[in-house]
Amino acid sequence: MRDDDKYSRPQVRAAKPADPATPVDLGELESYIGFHLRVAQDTAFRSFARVSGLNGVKPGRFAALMVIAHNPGIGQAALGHTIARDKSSITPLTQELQRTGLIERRTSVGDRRRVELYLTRAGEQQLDRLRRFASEYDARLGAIVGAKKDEFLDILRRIVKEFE
Amino acid sequence: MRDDDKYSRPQVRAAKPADPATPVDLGELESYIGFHLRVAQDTAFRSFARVSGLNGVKPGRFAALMVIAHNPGIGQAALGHTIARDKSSITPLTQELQRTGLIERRTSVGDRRRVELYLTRAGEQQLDRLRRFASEYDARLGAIVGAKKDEFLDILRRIVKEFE
DNA sequence: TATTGTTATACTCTATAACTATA
DNA sequence: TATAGTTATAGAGTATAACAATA
Repeated sequence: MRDDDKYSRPQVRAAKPADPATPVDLGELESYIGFHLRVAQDTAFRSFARVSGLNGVKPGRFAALMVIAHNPGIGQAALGHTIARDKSSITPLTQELQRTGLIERRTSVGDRRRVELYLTRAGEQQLDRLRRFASEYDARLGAIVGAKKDEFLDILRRIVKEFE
Repeated sequence: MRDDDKYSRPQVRAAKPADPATPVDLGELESYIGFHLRVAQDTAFRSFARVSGLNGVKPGRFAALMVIAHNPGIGQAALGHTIARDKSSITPLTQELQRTGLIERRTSVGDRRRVELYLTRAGEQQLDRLRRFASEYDARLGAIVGAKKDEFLDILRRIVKEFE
């Protein structure tokens, strides 16, 4: 049995029918940039996650692999800073990538506190596969954004600057 | 002790220094729309979450409260559909909002399977407070997007249509 | 049979704080 | 003292599947 409310009756308005086709009023949400930004990102990312997940790599790992690929020997602190995550979140992430054979972790010779991160051959191959998916996916975004791509990216970069 | 790799030595490249000021190469990520969309949304949302959290309401709850406010009597299935969440995620969400006194849940008279959702007085007041914060926050986004707001929102809506 | 909501369960992602080792 | 990384722990958020009640 459901635990219904035994609270004082509120001022009742007409209830909406359950029909899923019934349009739902979003109120001011409809004009909020932040709301649409969130919904668009959430929708697009889930779609990408489905695809990249098929390759056996969790969606959030793609960016990490890319950063390591382009910055061989990068430390975990710098990686975390780059993808905006705490170092305590980076440790399990890199351990998983190591466990699945995509990266190698080596203690720095010069500074034995540091762990240097490198892609393995398997990691490079996996990244190549992911890159192809990412390209297709981003091409779909590009088709929507159209000729204004640079302007669109510029707005997104300025949003990061404003709120970081 | 750290569990270092005893794997075959890889082809070693020059390691990056640990200096956090060292610029990190993002590679193709830099030109990916999806990447910037994700980073911008993540950054802006965290900022909003800090603010709305101060009001004792979890960030993801704002949209739900808004939808309920504008659609009194809406059912949980319709709410879930609107904010793109499974019904099993909606139950704990609405139970929490009920527990904290922001909404009321009543079994529909006409269809006793349904739970109708209504804001309480306290919920309306809380939503008013949140709305003010959201307006300020969205004004900052609006300042960045500038005169192209409609065009920008249109792109975001089309992204949702493309990937949903 | 289909739908609405609930529950059990599990998984991802994340951060804070306390810790070790190194510098 | 400061920094790099680790670990313990916790919390938010989410989904799948099986379920009960109702339609």
